[in-house]
Amino acid sequence: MTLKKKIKPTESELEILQVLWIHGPSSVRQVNDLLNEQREVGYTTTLKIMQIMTEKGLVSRNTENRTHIYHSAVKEGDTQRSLLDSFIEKTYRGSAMRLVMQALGNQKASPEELEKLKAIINELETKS
Amino acid sequence: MTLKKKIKPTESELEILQVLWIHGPSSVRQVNDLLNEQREVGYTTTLKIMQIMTEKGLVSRNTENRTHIYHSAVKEGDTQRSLLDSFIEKTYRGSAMRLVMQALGNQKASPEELEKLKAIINELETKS
DNA sequence: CTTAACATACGACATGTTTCGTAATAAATT
DNA sequence: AATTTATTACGAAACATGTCGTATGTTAAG
Repeated sequence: MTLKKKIKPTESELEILQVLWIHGPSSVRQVNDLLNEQREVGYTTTLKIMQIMTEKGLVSRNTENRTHIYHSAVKEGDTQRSLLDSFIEKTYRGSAMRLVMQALGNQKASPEELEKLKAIINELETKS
Repeated sequence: MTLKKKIKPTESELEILQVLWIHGPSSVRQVNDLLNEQREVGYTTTLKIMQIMTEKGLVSRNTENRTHIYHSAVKEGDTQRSLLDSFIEKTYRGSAMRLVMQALGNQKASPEELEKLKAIINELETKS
């Protein structure tokens, strides 16, 4: 049994992880520039958070060169899973189904996505 | 167009709203007792949070009697919707579908739930 | 009536997160 | 070589949230 510690980045930390997941290993400068395409953040703010993330083990960094290169130390899927589980618990009292219904509610989905969905449902049906 | 302000209760506030949604209008004492079935919380802690929630408009209260009776001022569905939207944005970069897939992933669903799901999917298909 | 139990109000502390200024240092530019 | 620019480190402030102690007032019990 895989003992998985709960990965719970804060909101700012998650923003930074998104950048690393999408763009791969990056310097603070690169991360900060990308963040600033969305909202204004000071450079040292981003730096500080990334330093804290290093302590927490959310990222690791290569310090050989003056400009440190950071890369994510947690998988996107695992992080989402972990956040999702506690979100379902808090907000939907543990019912993943209710969340799914509501998420599909006012949602437009592409035919391909719907096909994938149906495939998943078929699997669930045969498995039960 | 319904201008709906974003309902964003904190974690503790959400816990209290859950109690009010399930049990209906309640006193601080009642809420606190129910919370304490799950975890230890001081009475004045609960009181304070409920007072703040009153200021925020998350609950309203009847102060005619000495023991104030609080009732939720926001609907459960609206609150979930609001929290869900920002969760999808932050965690799944806006893709509700990815969230749905993952939520269904390691999930056991009852036949009835699966039927409902298929119905929703059918609707989505015809609607697109 | 006096005391105990219960309720609200409110301030203060603890903790976690985000923000930024400043210092120290290294590299690049002139 | 001197100056400007880039980078890290770090402390301190600003917020938000949650926690609880204490004061004050009200009702209930003795």
